[in-house]
Amino acid sequence: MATIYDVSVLAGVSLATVSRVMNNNTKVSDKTRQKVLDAMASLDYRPNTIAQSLASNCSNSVGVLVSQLDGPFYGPMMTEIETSLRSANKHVIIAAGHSDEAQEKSGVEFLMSRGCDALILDVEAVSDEYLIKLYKGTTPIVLINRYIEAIKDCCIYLENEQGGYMATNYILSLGHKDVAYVSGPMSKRDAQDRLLGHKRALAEYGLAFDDELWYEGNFREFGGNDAMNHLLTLDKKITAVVCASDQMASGVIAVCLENGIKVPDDISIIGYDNIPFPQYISPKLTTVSNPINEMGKMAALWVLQHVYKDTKVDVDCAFAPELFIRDSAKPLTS
Amino acid sequence: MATIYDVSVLAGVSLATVSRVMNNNTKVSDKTRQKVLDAMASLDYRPNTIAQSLASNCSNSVGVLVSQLDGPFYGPMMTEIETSLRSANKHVIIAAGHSDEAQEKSGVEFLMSRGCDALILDVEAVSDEYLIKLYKGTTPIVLINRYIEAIKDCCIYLENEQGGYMATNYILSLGHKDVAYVSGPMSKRDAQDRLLGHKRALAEYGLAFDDELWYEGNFREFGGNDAMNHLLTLDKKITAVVCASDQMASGVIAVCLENGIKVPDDISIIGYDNIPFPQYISPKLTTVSNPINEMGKMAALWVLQHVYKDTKVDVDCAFAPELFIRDSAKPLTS
DNA sequence: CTGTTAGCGCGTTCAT
DNA sequence: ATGAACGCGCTAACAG
Repeated sequence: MATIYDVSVLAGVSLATVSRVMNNNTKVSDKTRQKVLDAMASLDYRPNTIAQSLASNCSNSVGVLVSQLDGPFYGPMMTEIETSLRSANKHVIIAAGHSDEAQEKSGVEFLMSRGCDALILDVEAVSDEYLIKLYKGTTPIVLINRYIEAIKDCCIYLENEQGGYMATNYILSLGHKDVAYVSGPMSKRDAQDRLLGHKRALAEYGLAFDDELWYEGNFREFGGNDAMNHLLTLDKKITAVVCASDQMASGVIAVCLENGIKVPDDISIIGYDNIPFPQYISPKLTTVSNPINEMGKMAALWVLQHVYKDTKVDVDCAFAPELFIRDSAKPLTS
Repeated sequence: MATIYDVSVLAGVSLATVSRVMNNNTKVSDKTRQKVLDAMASLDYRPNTIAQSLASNCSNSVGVLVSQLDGPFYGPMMTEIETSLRSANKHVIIAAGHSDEAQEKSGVEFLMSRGCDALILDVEAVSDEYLIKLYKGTTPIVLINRYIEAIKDCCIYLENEQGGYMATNYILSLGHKDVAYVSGPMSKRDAQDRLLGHKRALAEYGLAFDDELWYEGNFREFGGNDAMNHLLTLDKKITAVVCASDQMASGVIAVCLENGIKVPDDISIIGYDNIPFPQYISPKLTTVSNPINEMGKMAALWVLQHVYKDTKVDVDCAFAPELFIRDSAKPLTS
């Protein structure tokens, strides 16, 4: 592999000049620049990024830590991050935290040990204090899907309470009054906020929140299965169920269909997240969007702007959910 | 950040000795080793991986190029790769090729420019020749989901023909004789092979392959929608449809349900891939597995073994599909 | 505008 | 078993 030295010899210039044309910081005369470029071409020269990193103290890499690499969320997010960053010639190193505190911390340690210039974190098990401390360290961090007042300028998050409100508000506007709620695990902030929004909508319609009609799920499909099976054992009238995730909504629908309950004729269902899959099955799921891909892109822009001074784009931190009306919920007719 | 030099001073030894205890290649007396360890601890020393890379000419990073980071496949694969590699203290750099030749090549270039010690590639647009040439280069590569005779020792693939055979064979064993086939795009080898298997099963049962009952889809949900809508316009008897992907099968089922066709009572459906989602909706999808996660893990082991000499695990290259009988297909009753 | 000269932090001979 | 010295490929002052 040709080095910068080989190029300098062939071009008849110094190492520094070659370096200059690569980074075009300083002015170089067109003539010498061309000589260097020619030399590079004929040697098929590729800069050694590792040597560049060592010398410049900048690795051009950003670490991304997510709870899981699979599932319907992180894929779209990673796609946007990778695209945005690569077009700026930065590379992304990935790590998974598996929603476990120790693993999330070890993931952060790992990425920092790799000399990442910045970290994009989607973590849920570590404490606010831990993140605040991290924030004060030397490696810049961006938080996705998490809002911490003290360090809000590095937080990119969805207005979950508002989304929760929108979903339930829509259902209530359809005339439903007996609505069950399948939440995520209350240990997660997202789940708490969505539930808060649900309650707010209920209150606006003068409806009481019925504890019995609330099932704490796990955001996953089988959590939805369990939820609906449980709801069915109750001897209560239920005309709609609001779910805190599309995956759970799908699980709920599956149990309904298996029990001969038609969706949306007999019962209305609404989800949350707007993941791709439930848009293509029957009935098409009505839901509220979680623009995780856009948040990923924003995180990448944040890094480009704050760390690499590469762009002057405005970064927005708060994302608003949006209602997607499809076929799984309809007006109450009785 | 403390450097190896600081440690050597505090421990009262030379740089070389500190380096030795880090890499414990050569023998170091227990006494000095302990001094060094203590010094490291009290300085909270972390080796600079970039400097290590430059000096050792080994970046401890492996590049992974997939067609897309989202979708139901690559997540599980990435999870396994990341887990296996990180436990060996290697990091993974990701890139997406978007099933486009130019983008796949630029992805490979990008990863190589990052000094990756090896590349794990899941590419479909580049030619065999390109890959063979890459194989002969200095950076080791592993191919996932692709079989090229000339370089088969670095190929990790699924026996797609066999899977196609299994799916159709199962359907035929249920007594179906009028079966439609929704394939992937014929430009992809996977799609071709699965179709071949389908035809073999047909032949074994003495059934002719009917061109009219074959729809070339795109592996995606809406491809399944289109397929079933098309099949419905035909005035042909169809008691079962075999799909080359679970996503398409889901799209097919959706259209059936929307048209009042019951699955599996009126029509049997079988998918391919065994992705998570269709396992939780109604009816639960019968399918053939595509152990993409295991293939990812195997690719990681391959790299560990061939590139880092880290393990003595046997690496298997050919993966066999497996039939998962669930609820979307049942015996023909008429 | 261009060349010289130090490092960046660490691995690795080669002596001792 | 340990230390001195060089080099990995490149960037960044500092001169000129």
